Amino acid sequence: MKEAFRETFKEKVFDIVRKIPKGETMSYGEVARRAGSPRAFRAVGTILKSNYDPKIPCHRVISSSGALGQYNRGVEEKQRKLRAEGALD
DNA sequence: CGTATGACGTGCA
DNA sequence: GTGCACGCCATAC
Repeated sequence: MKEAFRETFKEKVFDIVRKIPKGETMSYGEVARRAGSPRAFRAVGTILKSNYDPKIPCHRVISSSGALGQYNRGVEEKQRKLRAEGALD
């Protein structure tokens, strides 16, 4: 309760991304918005790239334009996983 | 504390 | 429809 709410943007982003339902994709702007700063989509990318936790399906985070964006493991791997989940169909 | 960087977003030509 | 430039926030050094 106390330590909560003090979660840095980073912690929130990880939590949000981790909550992304399988087969669904969320844009950086949406994640940043839920994190508390709808203009921090930049920081979201900076944070996600700093995160290498496999528990965080950061590959489900794409650009609002519909582009997959980048990925610390490779865009190809990202697209591959999304397609496997049916997010790309 | 200040500077530099980055997995973006939007607008305009 | 495509390409370029600017702006934005947070993190790391």
